[in-house]
Amino acid sequence: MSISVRDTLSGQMVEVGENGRVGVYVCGPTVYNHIHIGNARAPLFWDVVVRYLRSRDYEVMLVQNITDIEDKIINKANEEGVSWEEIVDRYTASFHERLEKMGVALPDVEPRATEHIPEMISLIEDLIESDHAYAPGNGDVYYDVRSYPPYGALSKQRPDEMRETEKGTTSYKKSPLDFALWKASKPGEPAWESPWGSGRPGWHIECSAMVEKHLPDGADIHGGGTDLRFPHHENELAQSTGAHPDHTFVRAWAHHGMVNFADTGKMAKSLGNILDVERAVDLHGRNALRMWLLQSHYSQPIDYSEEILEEKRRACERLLRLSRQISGSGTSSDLSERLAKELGERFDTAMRDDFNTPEAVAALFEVAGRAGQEISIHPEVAQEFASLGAAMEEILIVLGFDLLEEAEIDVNGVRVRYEEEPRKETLLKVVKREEARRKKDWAAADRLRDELHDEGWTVEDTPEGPIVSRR
RNA sequence: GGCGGCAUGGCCGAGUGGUGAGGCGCCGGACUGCAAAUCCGUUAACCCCGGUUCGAUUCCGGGUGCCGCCUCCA
Repeated sequence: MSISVRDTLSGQMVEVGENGRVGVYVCGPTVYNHIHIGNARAPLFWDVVVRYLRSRDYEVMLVQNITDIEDKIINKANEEGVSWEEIVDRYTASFHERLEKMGVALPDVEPRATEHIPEMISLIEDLIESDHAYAPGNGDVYYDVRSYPPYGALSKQRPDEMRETEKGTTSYKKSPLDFALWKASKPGEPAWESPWGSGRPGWHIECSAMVEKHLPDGADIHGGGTDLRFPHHENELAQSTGAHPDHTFVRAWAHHGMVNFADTGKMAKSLGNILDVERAVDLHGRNALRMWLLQSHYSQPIDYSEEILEEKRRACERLLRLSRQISGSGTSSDLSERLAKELGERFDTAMRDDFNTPEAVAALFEVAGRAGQEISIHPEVAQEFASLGAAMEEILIVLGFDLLEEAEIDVNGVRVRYEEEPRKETLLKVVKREEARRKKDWAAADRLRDELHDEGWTVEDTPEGPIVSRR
């Protein structure tokens, strides 16, 4: 069984993984700042893809680079008066922390630009030899865009129709569209020795070099944001196929949509309207964040607002509750078997069809709804959904949700349940309220519930005792 | 100016040439001391104008609107 991916170069569905192996390359961050929720979309989405493929026994290689040498890093270091290495270390660590908060596993390989200088130099040499690049003698090396006729195919633009910005006019370039493969270093800047003198690599060349090195058979899928289509990916493509025309570089390009604020539009570091991932997770939780991203297709832009995330949190909770309720079942009824089978098939079909996560999630809701319906009519059958419970859990884990096991504690004969353990005072208040309820002292009970509410907790009463959760 | 994408019910958001996903919300009901949660029921959409077709939200053409890219950007 193979996976279909909508390739943004050809516009066609491309089959991937026929041989049971899938190599994915995703453009990672330039580490000069904390990542915002727009940056989070790629790692989170590809994390789900990889989890899914592995669950179906594909041999997956996920490569996500870290750009650790770039103008913005150097500028930031100069601003702060620290070394560029310090900036890189700080924001790489920050990136990793945020991935962990979102429950995103690290890629199999996380290559860094500065660890691939020799590979990049070798690639540039190949380009010069094949007349796709030139060294005008000032220490720079440029890609000769006009030497590569297909240039523009990925971004669907024709070079002669592109706006020729004269920004930073470099007389050394043959054409304004030509871009730097290697930049001569100025005094005090980080530099590496090369055949063209001391300098550092251009931005695009690192990905070309690292794809070739870590995915020697070519990338089955190359991911990144739509904003990278041009110039970054266009240039990567020109570099790699220019240098090695007989080698497959990428089979399918998959570009994800931008994250916008529902009210103010696109978020970008350069616009200053960013929301740090750490804050987003603190605000809404990892599950809401994932549900939000998964309920729209990766290729589409998506809006962020606190209201939207709150909605996702609720939706997610409903699913997790039912899953938890039935996952302790001892047996499996016919209905359970049928629903489990249907869920598995629908989920699979959706994911294989260009990773249609909204459809996949819808299957989950629908099946859950039917089980819940049955349980509400015949409460006793809640114990007969072992197979569906297992199927749901498996999928929820593939989607990267935190299942948040419910814990319980017995205090003075009152059984209190919770996902997140409350402080002792809170717990005692909950118990006190339950005792008031048993005495039918509704006034006291309501007062205590209000107090708990103000302290950030919600209490739900059930015949088996109260459940406390974060408001 | 050039190129690309998208327009679906109150909101989010899949999909399809003909039986109108899914989520959130609203409303009514069951349950509950009251809530909450859960369940039941209800509500409601395919931007506009042409064309193709027995039939289009789905295909084609035109229009309008929004977004992205063309410069660093996930």
